Amino acid sequence: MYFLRGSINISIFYFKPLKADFYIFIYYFYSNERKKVTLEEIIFFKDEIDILNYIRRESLVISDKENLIEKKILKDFEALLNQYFSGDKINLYEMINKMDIELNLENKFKTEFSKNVVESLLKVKPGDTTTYYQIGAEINSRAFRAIGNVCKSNPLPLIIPCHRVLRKNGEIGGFMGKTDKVWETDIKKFLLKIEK
DNA sequence: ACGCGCGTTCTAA
DNA sequence: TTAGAACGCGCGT
Repeated sequence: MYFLRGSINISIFYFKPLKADFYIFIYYFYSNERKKVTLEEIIFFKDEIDILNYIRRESLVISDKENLIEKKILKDFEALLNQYFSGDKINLYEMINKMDIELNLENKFKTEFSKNVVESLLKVKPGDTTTYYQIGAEINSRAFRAIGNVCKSNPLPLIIPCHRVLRKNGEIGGFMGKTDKVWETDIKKFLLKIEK
């Protein structure tokens, strides 16, 4: 699915993973020169109606461009996520690094603090969990809530595994913090379950 | 249940 | 642009 956002040449792609009951919506750039997809943002949606409403609200317009390489990369990405959601222990960050997909994290996390948080997050492997406190210890900071805020502003959930961060006392903690708290937390639980 | 701490974002000059 | 207030996926008590 190819849309454009305003005059900016950003595209979107969405699909429903086979083994999940939510939709994955992705903003991305495709570079014709480098033949690579850069992931900009991953958003979860409850259903397709919500996506269509979102598309209307954000004034995204359908584009007629169609590039086979781009399509292939996106299909591979979809297949990877399907494999992940089916319960295979996959380190999405490492796998994506082997594909023609870029994350451009330098542009997404600009402050020293958020860079440290992300670096620490990427060390947490599928099946493992950490805590906001532990991350703080690792980056030498006691700004636990601020660490949560970095996770909240994480544009690439799943890949940067904020869902593996729990509260120190074992409670699940929040996830994404955008729309529906219960629904979002359920996704966090679901992700932890399939990784176990 | 409350106060606190702290990076980031919002708001009002 | 700049200070300061408000905000949060938390922690300790």
